[in-house]
Amino acid sequence: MTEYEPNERQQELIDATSGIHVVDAGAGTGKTFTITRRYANLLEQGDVEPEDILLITFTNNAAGEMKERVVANCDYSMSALRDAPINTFHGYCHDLLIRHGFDAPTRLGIDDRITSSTQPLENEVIEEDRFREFLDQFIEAHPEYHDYFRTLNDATSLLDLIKELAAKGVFPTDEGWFRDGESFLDGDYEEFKTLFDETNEPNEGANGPTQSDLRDGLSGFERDRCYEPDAPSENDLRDGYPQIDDAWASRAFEEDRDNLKAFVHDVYLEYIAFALQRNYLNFSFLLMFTFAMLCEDHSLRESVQFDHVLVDEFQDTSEIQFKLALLLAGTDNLCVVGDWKQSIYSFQYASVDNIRRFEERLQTYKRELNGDYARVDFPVDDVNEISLVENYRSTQSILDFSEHSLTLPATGSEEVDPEIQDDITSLAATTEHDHSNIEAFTCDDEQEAILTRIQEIVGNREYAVEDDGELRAPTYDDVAVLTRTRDFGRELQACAADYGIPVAYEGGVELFGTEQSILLLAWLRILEHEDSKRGWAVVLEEAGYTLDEVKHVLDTGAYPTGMVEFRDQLAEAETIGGIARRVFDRYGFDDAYADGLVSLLQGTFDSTHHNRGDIVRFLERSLDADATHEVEDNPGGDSVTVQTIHAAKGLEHPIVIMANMNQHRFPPSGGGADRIRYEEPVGLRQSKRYTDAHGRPHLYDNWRYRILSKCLGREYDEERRLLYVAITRAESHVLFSAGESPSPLFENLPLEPSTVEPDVEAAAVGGTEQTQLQISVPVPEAPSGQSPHSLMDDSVFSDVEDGKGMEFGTRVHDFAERYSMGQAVEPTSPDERNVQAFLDSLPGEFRVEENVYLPVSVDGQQVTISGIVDLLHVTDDRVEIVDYKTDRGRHAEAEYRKQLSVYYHVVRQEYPDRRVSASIYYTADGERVEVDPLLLDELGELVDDTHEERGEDPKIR
DNA sequence: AGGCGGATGCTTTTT
DNA sequence: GCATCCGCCT
Repeated sequence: MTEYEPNERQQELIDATSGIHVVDAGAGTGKTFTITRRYANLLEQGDVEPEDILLITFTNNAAGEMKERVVANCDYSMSALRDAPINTFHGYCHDLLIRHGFDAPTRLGIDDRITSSTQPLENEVIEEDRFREFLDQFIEAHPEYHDYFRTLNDATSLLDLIKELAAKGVFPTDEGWFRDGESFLDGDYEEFKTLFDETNEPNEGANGPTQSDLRDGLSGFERDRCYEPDAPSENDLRDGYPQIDDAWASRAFEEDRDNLKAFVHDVYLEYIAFALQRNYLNFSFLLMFTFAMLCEDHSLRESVQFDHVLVDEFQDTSEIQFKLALLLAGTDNLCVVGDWKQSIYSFQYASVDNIRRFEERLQTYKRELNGDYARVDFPVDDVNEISLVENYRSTQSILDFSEHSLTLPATGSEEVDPEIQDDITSLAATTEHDHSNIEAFTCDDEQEAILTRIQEIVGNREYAVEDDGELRAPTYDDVAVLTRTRDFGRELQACAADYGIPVAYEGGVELFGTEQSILLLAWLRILEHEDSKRGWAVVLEEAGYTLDEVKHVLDTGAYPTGMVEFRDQLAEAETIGGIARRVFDRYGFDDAYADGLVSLLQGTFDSTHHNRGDIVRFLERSLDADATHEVEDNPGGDSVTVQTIHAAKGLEHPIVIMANMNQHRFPPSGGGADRIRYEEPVGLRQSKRYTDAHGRPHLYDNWRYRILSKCLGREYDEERRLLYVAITRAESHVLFSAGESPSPLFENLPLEPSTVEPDVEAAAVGGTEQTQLQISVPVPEAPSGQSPHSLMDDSVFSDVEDGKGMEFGTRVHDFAERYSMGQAVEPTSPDERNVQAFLDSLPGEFRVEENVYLPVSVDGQQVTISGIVDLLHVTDDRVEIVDYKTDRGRHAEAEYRKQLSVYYHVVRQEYPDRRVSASIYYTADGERVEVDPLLLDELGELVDDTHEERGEDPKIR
């Protein structure tokens, strides 16, 4: 885009070097381009230097990108801009606190200081851990608040409340609340009354008015509830018709909340003190202290103020960030850029009204901030609005269609305020072609349908995409599947892998649920002794031991020597990074997940003193919390992108498939069951209260809250905006997909959905450089798993184990593994010398200890058999599977055949163009015996049998 | 239109 | 644990 000249509107913004501007920068309108040009232009205004301009971005990445693009547009070099204030709010506030804010806590009456060693705590799981620790001692110290703790579901809901209040600019002080914070907690009755009246407005019926939504919603008022004695009966409450009596508005709103406020205040204040004592700040507190400092220290504020303030992605800012921007602006050179239609971060306390009601808020905040001192010392009544309307991404059909999404009812009964239309600035396409297909389709098996459609689209000129003005047939790379929730995308990824369709999942993944993480956790537990059996069980099972064998080893404590040696080596590693690396090396994990874990653990634990127990807890809790982490796991090559809508924001794709538009999935249902919560405009409330009202202690429902919440309703606006974001990612084509029960968002699309017959063709896997052999990754929890060993009849081994035994076998396997990986190991037994000679005789490449997964269908149920191939010998035209056996005799061969057959079928899928064979290598006499594999069906039957015998399957994990 | 009971499923993610 | 939505009944 940099090579183009700005369009008229863009130029207007670039030239607007003074005054207040609010820029409506719709999707794909060249926002970053314009901002960087404007920044460069400011620098050319003679006396303006980089340090005079504050440029705020949403992410660190964006800040970096801005710097690069500014450099490309002006005479400054990257090094000259290194210290320029181009930063996120959090990054800038952190700098400011380090420079000037060590005593900022005193502004809240807290007698502690920020120090140069105070760290921002970035990891959510760790913060929750600390918060729990804090809360435990708080409860101990405050028996007067015990009843409040009884109402809480969990500790984190209080932490969330604190963060939410901080994002609104509500802070506690030693004497009460900072500035006018308490008024937020009390709420605003006038505003509430307006909502009440709206909800209580009678509806239009065919013959005259019918009851209001409020009256309707309050039917069943007493069903499944137990209120305190002062609650009205349903008959009292719904006495009026078609509306309920007006008097209920104030009766419900007015409530003595002094104790509740005191409770929240004390938790809040003491947690801040706790964090300072423990030398950390969370993201919210960074902004809070900066705000308090800038508010109270007038000379400091004036000394740091900027001549120009420019805020990007303004639709994602919180209220306190808006106010910070005002405090940091020394003049009325204030420019905010954003698109309210793309505001999708309310769960991060973004407030869409910052941009939608910019002027109104500007006035209000100025008034608030100037209550006792002229902090905002410039006029705010002249606001210039600029709309960027030329879109450089999508066709006109897509742009036009996208507007529908903002008014689609998201539930069966919802009515959308049609006035939203007035706030939409329509965009104008600049593409040469408009050949867009906009379609909807359903299918009971949605995953398969999507894959079918993808195969129909790739290479199909009807879905041509634009490339430098030319139309060409699409490739996998051109297609992106977007989803509302992460899980669907992850399932689709697994399903695509079944068919060999190349898919790259982009965005946060459940890093702690991976095999890598689970094995690391197991070894750490082994090192910790306390939980070592849990660790050994995982490690042994991974090594192919059956459950019975594992149990035996655990009972006798006779752990395989190779493993014990490895444990002792591990114990010598000094850092968690070192431990992790050794574990991953042992298992041959050399992938993005392993790298991600190492860097995450090093970043989290190496800077502070933690013992391994802490790390074990961290891994456990992260697994528990389904914590996700960004992992660069691009398989490379031509592949379909799968990501959440949030992850896709700011990106573009030639073809977008908006998937999983199903009931309860998009929009999702549920959420927000916290008993103590803050909601505008009613303030701080509790939905349940623990008292002994009826003479018996109980968690009583709060009848007032019940009425209030009916007036607040659920907002689906953000869900519509999410759909809008998804559609506007598309350059050429958009498809919508739903399964068995489509959501209203899907049904209300102005499209006629077609029904897709799933017909996915298995595609040959392109690359051979996969790290794991697998036909399918087992979906955790759902399908049951078995190891090939459990297919075998154990009785034939009873005499084999005699004499040499399992430990010997493990040692020989260990030797074979190391030797074939090129490690310097010496054979210590005749068996090992045989193995050495055997390996030396093979000319091809080795793949060692590969995990394999084979899904087998049994009675319509998917069962996954997993195991480890000792050795794959790969040459140009052949692949040989070798399994080492230390048996002295040959009588178990029939049983081994089953095991090797499993490996055979997996390997054949992986190498469709080579001849695959399977053989057993008997280490005792150095003889190799080729095995004739069983058919897949025959294996399925075997699984069937073991099912019935054992009753239950061992789970993999 | 309104009342009632049962089924249903429970985010998103950056700082 | 909970709110919400759907469908059936009156």
